[in-house]
Amino acid sequence: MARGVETRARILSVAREAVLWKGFDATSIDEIVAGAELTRSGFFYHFPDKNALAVALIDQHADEEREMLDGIFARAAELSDDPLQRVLIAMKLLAETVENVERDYPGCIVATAAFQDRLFSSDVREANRRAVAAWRDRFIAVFEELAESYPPRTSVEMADLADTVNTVLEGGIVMAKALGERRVLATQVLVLRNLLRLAFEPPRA
Amino acid sequence: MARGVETRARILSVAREAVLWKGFDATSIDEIVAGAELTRSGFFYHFPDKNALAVALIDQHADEEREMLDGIFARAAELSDDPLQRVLIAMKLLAETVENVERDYPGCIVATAAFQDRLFSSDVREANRRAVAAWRDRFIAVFEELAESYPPRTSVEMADLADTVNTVLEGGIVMAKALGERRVLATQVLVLRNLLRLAFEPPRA
DNA sequence: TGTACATCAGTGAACGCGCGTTCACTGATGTAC
DNA sequence: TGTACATCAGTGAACGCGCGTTCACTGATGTAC
Repeated sequence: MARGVETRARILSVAREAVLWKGFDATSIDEIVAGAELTRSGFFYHFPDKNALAVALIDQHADEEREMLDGIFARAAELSDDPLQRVLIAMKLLAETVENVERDYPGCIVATAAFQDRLFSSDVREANRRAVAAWRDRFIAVFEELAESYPPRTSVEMADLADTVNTVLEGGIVMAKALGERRVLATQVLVLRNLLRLAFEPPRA
Repeated sequence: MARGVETRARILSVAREAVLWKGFDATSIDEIVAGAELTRSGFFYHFPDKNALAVALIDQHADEEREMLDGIFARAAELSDDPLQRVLIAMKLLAETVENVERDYPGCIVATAAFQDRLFSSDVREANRRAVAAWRDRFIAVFEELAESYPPRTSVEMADLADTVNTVLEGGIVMAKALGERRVLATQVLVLRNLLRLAFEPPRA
């Protein structure tokens, strides 16, 4: 295990916290290195420039989200065999997760990056695109499996519905920030859950 | 009519364009005044500081959106007497509007501001909150009226559903930016339209 | 109608600060023989 | 096992640039008498 690994992790951790609160631009290398207890030039030993930090943050964020979803879907599979119930349980768990994690996650790294698009190198934009596309693919698989046993009650592409999950999450973060009401994010996930139920649940015969 | 009014409008117009593309931080006063053809100090004659520009941009944006919604709802009322049809027509018009306007509106001023929250004065945050709250109130009225004749088929607060409209718009902008696929925004508005139909349309008897 | 003054709508130069980045250097750790 | 060298993981000082903001000034327009 290389010696610098722990330092690099400390830099990423401090940087993420700051970026989520203030945005990438407004987070200076000075304050990152102050928090991580090293010098400016120590930072540049680990990252060639500030763009490389952005790419690392986005990749790390994507990994963590993937693990979070793994956990949620695994738990949902434990709790029910029915595809619709699994999705509904997963959405409920997702709402609880964003509610709890929100204190540490005041904004999504991906969204933050999206709004400073023009400033970033194509590396950063590509990392961001990959992170969102991974979510999309994940939920496409889930909804397509669901649609096999529960044909949707409205004409909608599963790919678009997959994007809706991400849209509500990102939009929910924006709304929560703009309104200064933290609970909006979890509430919106639950609204989406209700709407998804309507979209797949067969009519009571 | 005061002489400086036209200059101020020019500043706002140039600033908006730049802020939507690059974010508020990354838009310098230098480039604004270059585009608006005056000097830096000319800018400070019209705005006491950069925060005041943000407030003006948000307020102007909110006014324009209000007018856009006025137009959409007026047109929907012309086209149908039925409350549900009106909402569905309005959502379709909204999707068309964001699709057409997107070339000039690469991002929402409100969302952009939300992600740089910590940098702004409380004036800016308050302007942002007001703009979002105005949308919420607007759609609460629409959905409550709708619910009177079409009781919702799932338990959901009309206030939360009103937020969902805004959530999908803001989230759709984030997604469109992150994926680099412009059409995502309009598509998501149409997905929401389909889900709203399911939420209010009575079952075919 | 002409003159004196006030306000409007700016100009141009300067300031200081913070930022990302570079560069020469260094002590600690690992590796070869 | 000891020594020579290489690499790792940084340090500390400096640089230059761009940014928001200020300030003394100015010509054009409007107003009072």
